[in-house]
Amino acid sequence: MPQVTGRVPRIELPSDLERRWQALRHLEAVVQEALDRALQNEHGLSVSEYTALAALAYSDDGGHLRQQVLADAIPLQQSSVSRLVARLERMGLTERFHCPTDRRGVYTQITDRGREAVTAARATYVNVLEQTLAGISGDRELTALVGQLHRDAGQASP
Amino acid sequence: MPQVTGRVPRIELPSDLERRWQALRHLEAVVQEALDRALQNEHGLSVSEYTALAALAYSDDGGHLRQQVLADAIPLQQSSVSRLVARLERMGLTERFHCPTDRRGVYTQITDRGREAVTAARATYVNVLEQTLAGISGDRELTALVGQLHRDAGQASP
DNA sequence: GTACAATATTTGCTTATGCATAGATTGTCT
DNA sequence: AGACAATCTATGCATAAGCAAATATTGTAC
Repeated sequence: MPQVTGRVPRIELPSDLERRWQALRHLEAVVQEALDRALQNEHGLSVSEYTALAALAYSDDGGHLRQQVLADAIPLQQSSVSRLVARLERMGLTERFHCPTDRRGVYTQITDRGREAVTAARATYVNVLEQTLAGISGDRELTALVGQLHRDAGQASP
Repeated sequence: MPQVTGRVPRIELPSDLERRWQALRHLEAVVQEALDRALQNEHGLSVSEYTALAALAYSDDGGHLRQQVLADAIPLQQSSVSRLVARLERMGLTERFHCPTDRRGVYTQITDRGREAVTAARATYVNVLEQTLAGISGDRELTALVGQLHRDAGQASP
C-alpha cells in the first residue's frame, strides 16, 4: 500500500517522463485508496459505484445513461459496468430500462434513493479528496501534479 | 473501456477539483490500458510486473529490494506483492533471499534474465507511454495534465 | 425479404487484488 | 531469561475486473 512519506531506497528511473508517470500513478493510488476506504466505511460504496452514481446524477439527461457511456466515465470495461449496475440495482440506487428507440441499448436510471446516496457520499468524497491532496508532501513531481489539480482556472498551455 | 475521443453526453461534475480528479483518473486508465496491452502482448508482462522489475533494476542497492518497498513503488498491497514476486520467480526473472541481519525481511533480487526483460520491455513501455500521451486530444483538463507530464524540468510551484 | 455485418449488453471463466489472519522473527521492558 | 508488543511475509478467502463468447437487436447489401 502506497505511503506518501517515509524513507524509500533510491529508485531512480531513467527519464523525466517515467518518473512523472510513476508519480501520477502513485498519487492516483494514494488518493484512490483513501477515497475507497472512506466511501466504503461511511456509505457502503466503492469508488467505482460512487463514480457511476455521480455520473448519472450530474448528467444532463435526467439521470440516465447508457452503459457504454458509464464505462467511459468510471472508467471500466463495459462488461464490468454490466455487473456494476446490477449491484447498484440490487441496492435500490438505480434502475434499468430498455432504450425505446433501440432495444439493444439499456439505460441506467438513478433513483431518488440513489440521488440521496450521491448527495451524502459526495460530502465525504470531496472532503477526503481535498484532505488527502493537502497531505501529500512527497517529492517535487507529486507536488507539481497536486498543484496542477489545485490551479485556478486559466490557460492550459500558455 | 475509456475512450479519449468521441461524443459523450454532458456529465458536468460540480467543482473544478472533481472534474480535474476525474480527468486524472481517465488519463491514468487510458494510458495504463495501452501499456498493459503492449507489455502483455510483446513481453508477457503486466504493468505491475514490469514496474516491479523496473524498480529493482533501477534501485541503488544492486537490484534487490524488500517487498514492502516494492509495494510502495508499484503500488500494491503488501500481500499482493508477495504473490507478484512469486510469479516473477516462477518466470525466472527474480529470486528471493532472506535478509541476513533480519530474517523476517525478504529481499527480491532481479536476475540477469530479469534485467534483460526490463531492458527489452522498457523500449515498449516508453514508446507506448509517449505515443498514448501524444494521442490524448480530449478536454482542457486532460491537456493540462499531459502538459504537466511533458513540461521541462523547472520550478514546481513558482 | 434474406443473409450478413455491426452494435449493445450479458454471462462463463480466469485471475489479480484487497482484507484479515496466521506464522515467523526481532526488539523491549522488567 | 521471559513475556509481550512490534515488524515482516505468506496464505485463506472473497470479489471486482478483464477477456472471450453468447445473445439480442438493428442496419445494410443484394
